[in-house]
Amino acid sequence: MLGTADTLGSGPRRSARSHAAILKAALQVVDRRGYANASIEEIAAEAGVGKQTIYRWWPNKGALFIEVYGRLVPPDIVIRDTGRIAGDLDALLTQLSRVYSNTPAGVILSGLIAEGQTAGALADQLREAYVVPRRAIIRSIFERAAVRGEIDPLADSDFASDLLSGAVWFRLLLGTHRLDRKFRRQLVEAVVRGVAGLEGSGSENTG
Amino acid sequence: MLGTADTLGSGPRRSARSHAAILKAALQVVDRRGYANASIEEIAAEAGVGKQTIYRWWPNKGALFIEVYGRLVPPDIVIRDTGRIAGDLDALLTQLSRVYSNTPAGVILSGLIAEGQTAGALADQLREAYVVPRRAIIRSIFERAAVRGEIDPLADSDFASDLLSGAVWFRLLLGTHRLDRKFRRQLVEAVVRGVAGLEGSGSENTG
Amino acid sequence: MLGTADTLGSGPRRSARSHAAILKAALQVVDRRGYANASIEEIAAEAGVGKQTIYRWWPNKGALFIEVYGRLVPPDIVIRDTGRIAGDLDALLTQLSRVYSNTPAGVILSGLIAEGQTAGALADQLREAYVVPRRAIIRSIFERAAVRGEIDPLADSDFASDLLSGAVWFRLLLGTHRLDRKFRRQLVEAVVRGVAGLEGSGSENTG
Amino acid sequence: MLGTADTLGSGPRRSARSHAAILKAALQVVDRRGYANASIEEIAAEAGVGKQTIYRWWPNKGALFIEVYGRLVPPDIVIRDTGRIAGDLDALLTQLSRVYSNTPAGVILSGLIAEGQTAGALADQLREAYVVPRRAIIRSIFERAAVRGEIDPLADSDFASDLLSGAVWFRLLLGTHRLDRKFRRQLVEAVVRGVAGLEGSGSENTG
DNA sequence: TGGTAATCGAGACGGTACGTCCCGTCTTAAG
DNA sequence: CTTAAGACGGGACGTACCGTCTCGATTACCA
Repeated sequence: MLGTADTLGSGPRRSARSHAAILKAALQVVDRRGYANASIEEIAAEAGVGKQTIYRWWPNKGALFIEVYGRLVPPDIVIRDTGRIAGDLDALLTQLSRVYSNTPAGVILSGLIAEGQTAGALADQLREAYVVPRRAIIRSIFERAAVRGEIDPLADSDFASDLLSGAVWFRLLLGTHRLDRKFRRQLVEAVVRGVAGLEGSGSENTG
Repeated sequence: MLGTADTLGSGPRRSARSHAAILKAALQVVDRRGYANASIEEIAAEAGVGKQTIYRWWPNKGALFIEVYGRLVPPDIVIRDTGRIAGDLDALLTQLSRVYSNTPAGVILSGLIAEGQTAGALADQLREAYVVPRRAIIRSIFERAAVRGEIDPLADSDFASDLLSGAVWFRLLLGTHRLDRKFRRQLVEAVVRGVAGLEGSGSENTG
Repeated sequence: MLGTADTLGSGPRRSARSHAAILKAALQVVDRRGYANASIEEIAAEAGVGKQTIYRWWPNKGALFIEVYGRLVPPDIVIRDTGRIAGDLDALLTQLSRVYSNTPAGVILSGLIAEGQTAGALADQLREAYVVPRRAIIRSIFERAAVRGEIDPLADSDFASDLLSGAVWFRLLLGTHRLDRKFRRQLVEAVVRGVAGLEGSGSENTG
Repeated sequence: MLGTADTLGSGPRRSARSHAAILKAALQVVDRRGYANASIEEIAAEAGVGKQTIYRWWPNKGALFIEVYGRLVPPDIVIRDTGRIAGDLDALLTQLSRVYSNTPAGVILSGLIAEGQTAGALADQLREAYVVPRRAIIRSIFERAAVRGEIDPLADSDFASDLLSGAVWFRLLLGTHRLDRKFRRQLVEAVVRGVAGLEGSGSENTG
């Protein structure tokens, strides 16, 4: 994986200082200029680093921002067990809202997706970095609910995950940049009733 | 609106030949290179047109591609009345699938969204060109269903529209570039049960 | 020839202002940094011009400096007739001394020669720009002297020219950067006696 | 002098293997790429040596190539006594021709001269390495001829040396890369008659 | 005979410049 | 007044080398 320290050879090793400075600078620049206008040149200057040091470790802008994105939205967030599927999903949405409202994660993600339409390799990395972990989280929420007997154990959690992710994107990238309480309630209900098959919405517990 | 024939003044008027050639060239170039790498320079050359002729009629790349997108996904598609909400939605999804599979509409849309994150004006035009007409279509489908007594007349069709749009994007931009029968059935059911409040899925009629 | 205005086509013409500014800047930069360290980047900046504008009109640094050199050492200097071959040659040397002492002509020429060792095309241009006109000047001096009956009409003026040029270079590039009176007298005598075949040196008239 | 074995310290001494490999690689690279494009990076790689090992022993490219040049054109060539000044000079020219035709000595020398125009220290080293020994050779030839009574003992051998060197350069760097028999005869005659003051040329013995 | 200190290969580092692409503006001559 | 053509000042690209630096391994003197 890119961004990991290498261990072999006798020469000098990767500079941790530079690595960190580049990630930080990338974040600042994308926040200031947007994804398409975030130039490697400016990131390097802001990090106090030669351009080559960026190109040495990341093949292109997309790869760099995949790593930046992964630091903003860590793929291993664990959602605490609220005892109800609706509560768990709402907790996830709240957490996502925090990240997307306070960081350029949305700007980065949409830039990566756009770039991924043409660059096939990037699209794969993106799926690995975004879709897979998100689906894993939803799967574990669904499994807890199934064990509890709250929902049908055969409910398609992957579809639920994509439905959730898509709706959140749509909201963040094209509409208001907030996931407010009403939206969260509607979305949780749509998933719970529309995918998990539950009849009562359970949204009274939410928020 | 941009892209419409003008009428006043002395001297020659806007060249319809050039206008058409530019839109066609833009489509070819974005298909060949992707959104970010589609340059005005190449579009002009491909259209056999001076660069200035493009800049005269569209303020920037985004505005040009808003128009291109509008030709690919006309905002006024009317969905025939199948007599069931599930059938209407499925018909819409089928139609969308056709467009996104056979044209660079998805490439353009994702590029526009990414650009819109930073360029506020573009985001507004994009909402106008994409969100508003899509919601109108779904609203009319929901209204027909309410008149029929099939669903609750108070169901939030705008939310349903965004849920649908988001799920379709997610599928097209990050996953398989096909909206297959299973996906369509799941999505229609999620909307019908999760938003419109219907109990029986109605998916037996679908596809 | 490079550096000459073109005449065909309907578009914009070469900017005379930029052309002049580039030549002037090139001269200043080569004077400040030497030939090898004179970068196109700095010349462009100093001229207030885009780099592309330089690359559009000259294929490389060598071609640019061939033109710069040609302006410093115009190939068509005419030496006034002093009535004696020794006087004519001395006048030429005096004139060369002035140019090489007051301008970076020597710096440029040595840079061009070094570059020409590898770039064959440049070597050809260099010969055309330097050797040919110099030989023409010496030939006319020799012809005047032969008409006068001062020297053998069969004397090899081309060899004389190369002998002169070589000696001047050697002096300017490796030794003192002055062509002093003694040197001029020695060199004129060497040419007059050693190539033109004259016995009396005639150097009494010189200086 | 640089490039000479060192003597003090406790650790390992300069690696003779590396030293030789660097000089050999420098020669190959300058032959392949020319002086300006001969990079320390490529020389190090070709020699199988770390860049630092080059920078440890030579302060810059010029210093390295001064040494390379000195190996190609050893400053202590002794010209056998042919019994005639013309013969001695012709023998020297023949020897020079061999070196400059079969090695990149000319490429290196012109590169060094160009670089020396700006780098003062290099110019001094260059004079030491090139002008001084060449003048010494010519001086000894002139002295033999004076002892023999062939020429005026007051003839300026340094000027003769520079005249010769300059003419040879001119021929090698700007013209044909050969010093042919006719050229050698003309040059020897110019020196013998034009500087040494001899009347009969003596060129019948030459070649 | 085991420290110890300079050398070696390798190559990462902060930089400068390269030559190219494209931006959005401007200029020209033709219609 | 529009058009095709394309030059212009400018910004960024991704690459090549610069000269310095750090790393672990090797070597050869000196205690």
